[in-house]
Amino acid sequence: MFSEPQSEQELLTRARDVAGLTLGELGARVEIEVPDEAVRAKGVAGQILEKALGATAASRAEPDFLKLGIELKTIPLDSAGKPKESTFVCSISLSTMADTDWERSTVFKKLSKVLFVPVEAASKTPLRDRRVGRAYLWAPNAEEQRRLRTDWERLAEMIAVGDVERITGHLGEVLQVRPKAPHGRSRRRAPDEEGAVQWTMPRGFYLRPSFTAAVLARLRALD
DNA sequence: TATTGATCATAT
DNA sequence: ATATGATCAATA
Repeated sequence: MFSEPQSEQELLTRARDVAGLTLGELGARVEIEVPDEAVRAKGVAGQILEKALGATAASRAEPDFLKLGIELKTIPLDSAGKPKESTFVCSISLSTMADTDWERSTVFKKLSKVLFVPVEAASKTPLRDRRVGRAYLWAPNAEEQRRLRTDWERLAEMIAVGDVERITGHLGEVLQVRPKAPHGRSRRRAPDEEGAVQWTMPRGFYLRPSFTAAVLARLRALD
């Protein structure tokens, strides 16, 4: 049950088999406690699903399902069935953005194939009682790819030319750059406008909820 | 109240 | 320290 799935079909079947279970129930199966305080439980849904579906070791710059090249993302849904939060994609290496391009980017690789597992997240429902939803396998279509690329290229360019401090969460139609740090004191190297080093807050790429909503709508329609 | 900016936990 | 897993909470 918790071994690495050997095919896409096996992964999808497993994911769909746990649909309907609560985080508390699934957490018990994989020996992960669901904390009472939500603020102390930000990543637990993802951790429970990783373990339950047989993702290979977490905390590595690799796909969750290495053999299949598939990334796992849990996605919190509000009472209307729409994504409640943005989806974190990856942290950004600010100092090497100038040396990469879209096809070689971490965002491109991470999003090439994703298993989305929706999780009920109506704020009135206690975390342990929230149910896992129907999972979908996603690969960006041409249009989604184009929109991601457009945003990525603009944001990457800003970082590369030293304008990282001018980036806000307002930029990007589907992909945005926002802080991603353990606390407010962390700093990362980034190029400044003269190409010298400046220290700034660590950041990551995130998918906007409106984008993941559209993706889920497309996948549901297909199935 | 939707969205941006800040933060929490665990693993290596 | 920095990667993973994200959601909280202040702001507009």
